[in-house]
Amino acid sequence: MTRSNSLRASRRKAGAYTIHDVAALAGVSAITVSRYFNAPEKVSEGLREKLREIIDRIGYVPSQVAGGLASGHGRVVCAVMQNIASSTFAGLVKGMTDELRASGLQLLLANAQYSRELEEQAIRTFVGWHPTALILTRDDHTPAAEAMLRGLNVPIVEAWGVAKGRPFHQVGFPNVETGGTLAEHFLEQGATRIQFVMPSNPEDFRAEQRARGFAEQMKRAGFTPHIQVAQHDDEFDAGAFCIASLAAQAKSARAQALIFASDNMAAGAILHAEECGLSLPRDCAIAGFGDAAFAARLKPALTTLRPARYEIGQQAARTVLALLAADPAAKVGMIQELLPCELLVRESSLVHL
Amino acid sequence: MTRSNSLRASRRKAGAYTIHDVAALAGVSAITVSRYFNAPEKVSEGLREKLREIIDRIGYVPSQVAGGLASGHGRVVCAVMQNIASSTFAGLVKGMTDELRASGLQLLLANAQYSRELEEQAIRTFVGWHPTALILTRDDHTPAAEAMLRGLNVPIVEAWGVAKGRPFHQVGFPNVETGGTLAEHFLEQGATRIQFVMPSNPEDFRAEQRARGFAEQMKRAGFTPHIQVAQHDDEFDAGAFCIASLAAQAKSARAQALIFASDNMAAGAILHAEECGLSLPRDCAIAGFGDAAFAARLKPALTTLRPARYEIGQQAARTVLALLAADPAAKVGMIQELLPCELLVRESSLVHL
DNA sequence: TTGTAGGCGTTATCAC
DNA sequence: GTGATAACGCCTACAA
Repeated sequence: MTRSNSLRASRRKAGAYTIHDVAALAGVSAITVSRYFNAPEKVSEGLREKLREIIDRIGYVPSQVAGGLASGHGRVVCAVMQNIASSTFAGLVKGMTDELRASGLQLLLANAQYSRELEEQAIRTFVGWHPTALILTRDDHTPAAEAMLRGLNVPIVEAWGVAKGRPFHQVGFPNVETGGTLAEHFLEQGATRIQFVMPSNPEDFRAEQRARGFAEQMKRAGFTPHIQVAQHDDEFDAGAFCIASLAAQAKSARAQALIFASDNMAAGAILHAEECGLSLPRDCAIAGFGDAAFAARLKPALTTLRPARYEIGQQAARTVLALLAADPAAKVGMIQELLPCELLVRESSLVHL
Repeated sequence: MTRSNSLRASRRKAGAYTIHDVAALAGVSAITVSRYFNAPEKVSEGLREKLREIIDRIGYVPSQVAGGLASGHGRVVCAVMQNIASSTFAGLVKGMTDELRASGLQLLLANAQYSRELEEQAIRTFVGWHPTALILTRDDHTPAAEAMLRGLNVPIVEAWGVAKGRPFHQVGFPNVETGGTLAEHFLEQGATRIQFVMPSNPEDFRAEQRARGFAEQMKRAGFTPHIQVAQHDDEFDAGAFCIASLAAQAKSARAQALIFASDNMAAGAILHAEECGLSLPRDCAIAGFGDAAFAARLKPALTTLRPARYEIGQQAARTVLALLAADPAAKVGMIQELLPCELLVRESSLVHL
């Protein structure tokens, strides 16, 4: 593409002021303008005033790119989400941005759609941005990703799930165990035929982890875990179909409790139960995951687990800030912040034997 | 290494390889390595192989920061959201990231929480990143922000709402009008006592815009618009309270239709109606906004408007890419892409006079 | 408090 | 096809 026919063409972007323009207008050197932004107290009162006026007038904004290159440390925190469109990650992102706002750090986001390979790709891209810190949302990276991460000399925080023995800081809760929590909740009530319902879309590895936790707990209690995979892509449909199948079974064969991998599926079941001639929780106890906004309002109100989404995002950002502020000499070990994933017991999970 | 001839400590970040390291290992000059990444066809086959091996081995990743500075064009698209935690913006973000992924552009996100001032601040920060393009999600910026935008010589797209006479490209739908659409839907059915219910939190200016559209339509039809502001911060509670108040009124005084500013509020009303002794839509017709996942599953199923969230994000990104690819000489006018905000008529809005 | 020199890692330009 | 050189806009180190 024919770009420039100018002879001594400057590579400068047209129209963008630089620190030198400001300096020239103020009759000072560039470094003074730099100080005005980075260490105002080192600039005399009068000059500060003058610079402020000029900067406001021409609308100069310092280049983060040049600054980052020169100083060797950018002002970006990079975060890889697994599914940006879900409320889970929305909560995380909000927690992070809220916490980072005051620090002047920018959040650079990528979406990995629960794929390890996409995550690796995102990490690779991020490395090129010289991130100030990295926030990830899984703990099982590809070997290549893990290698890049070890090579990076910046704070790395894994947010959401926590697991033992990881070489990075972590903020969240033990995701696998939450599956056991729900199993336990029903076992305590004397239920024995308990079923875990997975979404048809196998991409969400977190649901699988919970299913694993469920299975372990069931085995520990001496029962065979029954895990079912939904037939419908739409989560509400999946739940509705599930409860309809249950209604079609002989009462003695029915599951006494259904643990859905998400509140959406559970809601599908609850909202459809009446049409199937079922009364919940009498005919079947129900639990979900995620504490969706509607969970408490369903009839019956849905028992579910509430992961501290926003708080995890916030704490991940705080951990990053703390690590950045910390004396690099003071080698801290790996931080592991546990945030609650609370079991909210509501009407839907009352077992009727 | 050629660079250590300086007496001073290198400002280089420890451990990070540079293009020169790769070049030295391969016995070529830095520019060749640069070409390997940016124009591989200009590098001989053998060299390419050799470079690939070295790069893989040491895990070199080019610095986006340095590259952006040198080339004058970064690889970031900056987007300012109004409420990252809402499904609306989650959909937008997903649409944008999906569309941008292949292009090698990174999405830099900020959250303005429906505040003009925070938006201005975000734009100011973004300007420092030399964005390749900017995506905004409102069309009423502060004067300072507007000035910065005009000064920026990059594609700017306003996504979500569209309005006439704006100096930027737009993708979305006329938000104000959607309020009228719902009014019309009820007026057509012969309802006259129609009420619009706003959330208690006044930060969402979009709800206000829809309320305005509602009011205009009502006046046009010769009726006094009745707009009510919810008393509860929680949207479900607000809706529930609303329907309870309605139940307490004499039948002749009751609104015949309630237009809630969000599906959450509408759901609160629907889920609570039975407890109030009401049967919907017989006792009151209901409509919401947003087409939440649960909307179609409520009993009665909720009539609502479905903004094309994902598609708007996607189209905003596509518009950006198209503008970037376009010959800058070919001065295109302002693009305005209209995407549907469809009225989904379901059971809840059947008016019983 | 202010200024000078040089470098951060890459790419544009032009030469070979 | 490959290389030398000089930017890009700012900041660190050191000097005055």
